[in-house]
Amino acid sequence: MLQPTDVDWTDPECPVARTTDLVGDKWTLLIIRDSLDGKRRFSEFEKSLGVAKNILSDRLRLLVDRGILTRIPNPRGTRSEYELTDAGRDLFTLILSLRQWGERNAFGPDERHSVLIDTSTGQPVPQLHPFGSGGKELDPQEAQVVKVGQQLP
Amino acid sequence: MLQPTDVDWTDPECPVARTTDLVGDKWTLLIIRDSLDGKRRFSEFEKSLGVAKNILSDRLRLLVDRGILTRIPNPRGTRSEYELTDAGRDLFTLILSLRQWGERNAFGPDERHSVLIDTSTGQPVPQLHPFGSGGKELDPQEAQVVKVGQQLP
DNA sequence: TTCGCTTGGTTTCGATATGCAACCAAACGA
DNA sequence: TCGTTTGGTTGCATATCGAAACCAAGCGAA
Repeated sequence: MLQPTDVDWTDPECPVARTTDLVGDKWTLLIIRDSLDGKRRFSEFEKSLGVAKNILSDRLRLLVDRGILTRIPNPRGTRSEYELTDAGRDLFTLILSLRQWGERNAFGPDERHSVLIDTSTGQPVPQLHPFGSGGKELDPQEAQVVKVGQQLP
Repeated sequence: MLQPTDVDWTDPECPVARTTDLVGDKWTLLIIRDSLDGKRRFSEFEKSLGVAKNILSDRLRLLVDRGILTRIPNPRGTRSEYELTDAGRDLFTLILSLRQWGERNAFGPDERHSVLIDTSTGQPVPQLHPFGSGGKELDPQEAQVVKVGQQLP
């Protein structure tokens, strides 16, 4: 499990809330997007994001502290690199769902946007779909949160 | 498409960035979580989230403005309700991916958390998986972002 | 019908976070 | 060797957040 120092959870029992506490910030999510895209250096993130250096510095520190990135110091001194941990790479599904929702809902029919390609085939990556336990597609109203210690009615 | 007034996009061509601009905020995401869970009233959100009223008021206004929620005024005066639009319900996959990443990465082995149940079977909702265009599971390093107007190398 | 309570906010104000710009040391590169 | 790039830190003005007070409209019970 992640071992971040001093997070006090907004809603400790809810996995959605714990995730938003850890990575639910615009710059954090975009740093993860770039990391998944292969970027590793401070300057690469800075150029890609256009974020202020102090904010980038802060977010990288938090991401390392939270076990999403590893800082790999350059043996010759400064200029370390930042690499995703397993937990960080596991955010791929989340970033993909951000991307696909945006593609479906945040662009006009005439607006172009970047696309994610499966490099083994050159084809676009297919849509994610939630499935129910029976294997059929799952709608939100067919799912229910069960709190810890609670029995189904 | 969503028609929010006056968003100026952090990175206009990137669907991930557009989505984070629209919903990439902790309280916004938790309001959507609660909406998907059936909550509709100001007081329900307030009680569930423990958020300051002015912030909740602001986020609800933004969500309505951005086409994620519809405000349904109470004909008898105040106390309107907030209902997800189609674009809002389409965030189910995103919230589910937040939940599942949190379940995998943000809890110790001995920590309990709420779980999402498929009500038609009573079983937990299965994990989301990204698939490549060939139908096999897709790893992050097998996917590549292609910017608009760019050809594959 | 009146009176107290609840709801759904808005306002105020101090604390916190953000972002721009300047600065800087180390390393790189010509 | 000397100027440039990198990877930051610091200072400061501004914007955002959040706790608390306030408030008007409904509601509920007497």
